[in-house]
This record gives sequence, structure tokens and C-alpha cells, in this order.
Amino acid sequence: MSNSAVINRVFSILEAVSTSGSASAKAVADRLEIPLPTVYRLLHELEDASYLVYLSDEKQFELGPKCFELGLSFQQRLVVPFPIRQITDELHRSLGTAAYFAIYRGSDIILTYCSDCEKHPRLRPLRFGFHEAAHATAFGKILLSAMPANQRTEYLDARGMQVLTPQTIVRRDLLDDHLAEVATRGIAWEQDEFLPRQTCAAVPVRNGTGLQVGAIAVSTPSSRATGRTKEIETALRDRAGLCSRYLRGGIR
Amino acid sequence: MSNSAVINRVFSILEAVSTSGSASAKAVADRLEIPLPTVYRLLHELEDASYLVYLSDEKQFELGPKCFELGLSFQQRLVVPFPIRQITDELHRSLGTAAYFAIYRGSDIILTYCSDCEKHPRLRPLRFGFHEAAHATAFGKILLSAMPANQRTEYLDARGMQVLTPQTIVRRDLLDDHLAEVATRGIAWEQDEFLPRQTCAAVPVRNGTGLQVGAIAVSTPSSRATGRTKEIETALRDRAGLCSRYLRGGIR
DNA sequence: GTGACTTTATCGCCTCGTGAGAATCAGCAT
DNA sequence: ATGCTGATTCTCACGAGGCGATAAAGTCAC
Repeated sequence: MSNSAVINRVFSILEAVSTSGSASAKAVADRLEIPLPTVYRLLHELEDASYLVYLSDEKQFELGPKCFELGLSFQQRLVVPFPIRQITDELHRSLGTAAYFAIYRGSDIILTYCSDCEKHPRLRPLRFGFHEAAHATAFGKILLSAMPANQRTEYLDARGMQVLTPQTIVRRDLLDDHLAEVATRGIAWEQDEFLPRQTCAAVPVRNGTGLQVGAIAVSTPSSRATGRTKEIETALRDRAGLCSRYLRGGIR
Repeated sequence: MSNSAVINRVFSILEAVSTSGSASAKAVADRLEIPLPTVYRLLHELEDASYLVYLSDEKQFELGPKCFELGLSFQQRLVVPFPIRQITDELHRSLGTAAYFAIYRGSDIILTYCSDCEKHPRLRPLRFGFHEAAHATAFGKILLSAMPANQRTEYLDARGMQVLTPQTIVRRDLLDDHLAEVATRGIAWEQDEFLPRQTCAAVPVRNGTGLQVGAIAVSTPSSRATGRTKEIETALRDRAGLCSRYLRGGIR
């Protein structure tokens, strides 16, 4: 509603080129159902701004260097402090699971650090920058569990609740019950809800004022999680405390 | 000229936020001299599109996840084939210098792979994605030397010829002479022109049709380059040949 | 040179962006 | 509570400039 058509078009073009890898003017016009001359105009403006480049040999447009610079800038803005990385690494090693650190940002929670190895790889979709499917990930649930009801509704309505596995919780009432439990227990579990046969757990990290500012999490095959819940929970709470202490004071 | 004001404004806002790391609406308005209500409108459109996020606690806007996705997409588009990386790594090891691979893209040459180590670090500004200052870098000269005069003029006029060190060639006639020599010799040298006390060399890489498609390069402190020019040149030509052969055939 | 395609130029219509100004909201100190 | 300050949103009338059907020009392959 009430959005500038130009801006939407410009970004839809950028994204069309991005997902295609490279695209001709005509391909973009067809795909987005925008008249050709208009597409050319916008493509050229994007090219002038260095967000696109034109490969004249192949008559194709591709993403330009400015896109990479934006990505870099985003990344630099979210570098995780060394002590937090250390704590996450140590969690990874001691539990023998992939470990993650995620941080609040606006109304989202973004994965900013992964610690894994060949033997205990991270879940494929979980890389730096991941912020989707909050209802189906352990650290996403931490975010949701701390939200007031109306904000949670808004959040979930805006992004939807995708069905990722048969176990994904998609009924809103069930999710609310589940999140209430997460909030009281101070730990979020997720079994086969994001990826089949994979289990995750997350615990909130707080800053000096006691506010949740992020979460520390682990993932492991569900087969290796059974019988270790107590151990994992203790390890997570332990490391979350260390992170919170660092964010509170600086010194350990 | 004759550019859409909206589009320029949108991207200048995006870049203002990017360079500031985070910025309030008022700061953006002041910096770009755009009236406040307009800035708010555009900021919100960018927010709706997930190119910005609004941190309500701090009343600040920052780059959103879509920016990172664009950057990722750009990066994935330019991944260097494994054999080329191997050749560059091997060059790095055998010469004891940082080594680089850069590729043509549109009218630019973009650095797509760096091979370095603690002992032989790359030049700081040269990271993946680097494409500036073609007149002052060895692989940039490779690009320029292969351009017809009018195209070269256009290129240099568009980006200017920044003075980076006292040795940087900024007189167009001198550069043309220099590039003519680069073209005939098939190797580009750069001594203290990009960074003081640092020397680079680059040799073109060709594809099956004999067209230059990129360059392989090295950098080293100028003090360690003297007396080794022949050795470096041979090593570079050697590896460039391997790269070209790979691009020509696939098999080694 | 011919045909199929890509890219640019033209141009009047009319949308839709624009920004001054004012109202509203949010936070904070008194 | 009560102002006070600064951030944010709303309103609205003007007119710049985006839009796209159409057509012309360029480009390339065979």
C-alpha cells in the first residue's frame, strides 16, 4: 500500500538480477511484467549508480560492486566481539555440537557467529546473516518469547509461518503456549522443527540492564541429543552467563 | 545527467547510512540536504523493503539484511574456480609474495582472489571486490593497456586518476606511453605508485579465443623486489599460462 | 545484405512524488 | 501530573517528471 512504484521496481529489478545471477533487459521485463523501455531506464540508472554492471559481450546485467560494499558494511556492523566468539568456540568444543551466537536488531534476531568443524557442522541454512523462520529455530523462539502479544502477532503476520518439517509449529495457539514455556524456563528447544532429525537449543543473553540482547545456541543431530538435554542445558546457561557478564562489564 | 531524483536519493540515503554505520533521520536529512518529511518517506520505503532496519531504542537506521544478500550474491557470482586458486596459491608460496587473481567484468577489472599469509601479507586495500585506481595498480594497467584509446579516455575520465603516492602516474600522456610498453611486453609493473615502498606486477590471462579475461599478480615490498624482476616475471608468465590453459580447455 | 534481435529516442498524458507547515507522539526533567 | 523538547507523522495542493506505446536506430549472425 501507498508505496512508491519506482522504488519497488528498482529493488525488484535488483533482486531479479541477484537471483538470476545475470539477466538480460528483456528477461527482467518479462519476469517483472514491466514495459521494456521502462526496464531499460531503470537498469541504466542502476548501472550509473554502480549497483549493476552491463556485460556488453553477453548483453546481460549483473550486480555491481556497490552491492558488495553494502554487504561488507552490513557485515562490519555486526562483527562479534572476540570474547563472545571465544565463548561460542568453547561451547562448540566442549559439547561437540555446532554453536551459534545471534543478536537482536530492530525487531529481528540475526545470526552473527557460527562455530563449527568438519565433525560437527552447522546446519546448512544457518550462516552469518540468517534471520528467517523465527518460529522454527531455537534462537528465533528466544526472540518471540520476549515479545508482547501484539508485537508477536505483527511479526508473525508480516513474515508468515512457513512449514519447514512435519514438526514445525504452525498453529498460533500452540506456538503461544510453547513460547510461554520458553519464557518461564529461559531456554528454547527445537526438535526436527527446522530441519528433520536436527535439534537446537538456545538461551538468552542479557546486557547490563537485564534486557535480552541476543542468544547463544547449539545444534546437533537429534539422535545425539537424546539423554543429553540436561548437559546441553547446563552448558548453554553457563556460556550465556559468561556472555551476559562480558556485555555487562567488559571484564570477565 | 537526467537521472531520476528518487532513485539517486534512495541510493544516496543507503550509502549515507552505510558509511555512517547508523544514522538518524535528521542526520541523513542534514547530510544530504533533503527535507525531513521526504527523508522519512524514503527511509520507510527502504525499511519496508528490508534494505534498512530501524532501531527504535536508538532512533537510528542501519543497513538491513537485504543488503547482505546482495553482497553474498555478488560474491557467489565471482567465485574463482578451484584450479585457478591452486595456481595462485602456488605462485604465492613459490615466490614468497602475496598473489592475486583479478577478472574482467564489464569495463572493470575486479580482484576476486587473494593468496597471502602472515609473512607475506597482501596490500591492505586489496581485498576481494577491489576495482579502484586502475592507473596505479599492476592488474589495473593490464586492463587499461588492452583498451582502445577512446575507451581508455572514457574510463579514466569517469573515475579520475587519484594521486596515491608521489610516484603515481597522473599525467595522461605519460600513462599512455607506459601502457603502450605494458601492452608490448605483456607484463605490468608498478613501483610505489599505489602504496609507498610496495611493488606489484601483473600478467594477463587469456581465454580460449585469445582474449584477455583477467590477470594474475603479485605484490611485495619494493626492497624485496630489486634484483628479482626476472625471477618474478618468469614465475608470473608461467602461472598466467597455466591459468589460460585451464580457461582454454578445462584440463591441465 | 537480410532478418531477428537489442537498444535508444520521441513525446504528450497525467500520475504521483514533493515538501512546507502543522499536528501528534514519545521521552524526560522538573 | 505538567510542560518542554525533539522525533515522527499527517495533510494537501502544486507541478515536475516518470511513464510507456510507438517507432526508429543500432547490432550481430549467417
